[in-house]
Amino acid sequence: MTDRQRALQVLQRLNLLYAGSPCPLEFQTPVQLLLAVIMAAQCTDERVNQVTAALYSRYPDAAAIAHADLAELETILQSLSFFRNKAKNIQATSQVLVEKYGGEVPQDIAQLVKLPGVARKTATMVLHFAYGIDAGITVDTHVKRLSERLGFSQQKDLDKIEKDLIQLLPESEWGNCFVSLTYHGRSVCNAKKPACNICTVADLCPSATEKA
DNA sequence: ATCCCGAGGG
DNA sequence: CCCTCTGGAT
Repeated sequence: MTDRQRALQVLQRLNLLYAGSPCPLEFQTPVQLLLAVIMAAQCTDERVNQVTAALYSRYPDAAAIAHADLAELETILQSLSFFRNKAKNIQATSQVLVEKYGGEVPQDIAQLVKLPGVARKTATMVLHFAYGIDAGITVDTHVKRLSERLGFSQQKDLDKIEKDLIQLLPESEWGNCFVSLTYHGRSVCNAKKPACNICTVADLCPSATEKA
């Protein structure tokens, strides 16, 4: 079996397992999702959900956050990593949404990545979970870890990993790759103690410690 | 390459 | 104590 065939089989199994899974970040509107993803950098989704519950009950939309007191936003975000950056970014992004997009989230990745605190990972997630738009591969912490373990890429640099994945997989699987690897990374293939004994692709994984 | 920067787990 | 958590901007 070639590397390409093995990678495709891994993706097919994971897609079956994770297709249609809901977004782990809680939100009511695309604006709420966008701001939640900004806040999710280097931070667990459970923690973000705790903060957004308080934040959105007080400031439900872009206009409210745009006009909020920054020090108060910092207090609400205090339990998040990089909370000062994130408070500044969700307010600055909210202001742009109000001024340029009528308080809504644009459905275009080129527009999204211009927003403060938003780059490709955030934009890809928002397009997928808010609008059902496939925005292709982005290498986040989960995609990086699983790509190495699964033998998809030996590179360290995120852009090089992405190039390897693009080479390895057909374009039709790029978006699925991002979603499936992140879900599998969260639920089974953890950083510290990967649950290889219950992993559906253990027999295809060169790093598996136990065969299923 | 470095900074931001808190909480939970091992 | 060290590592990890769906990064982004300088």
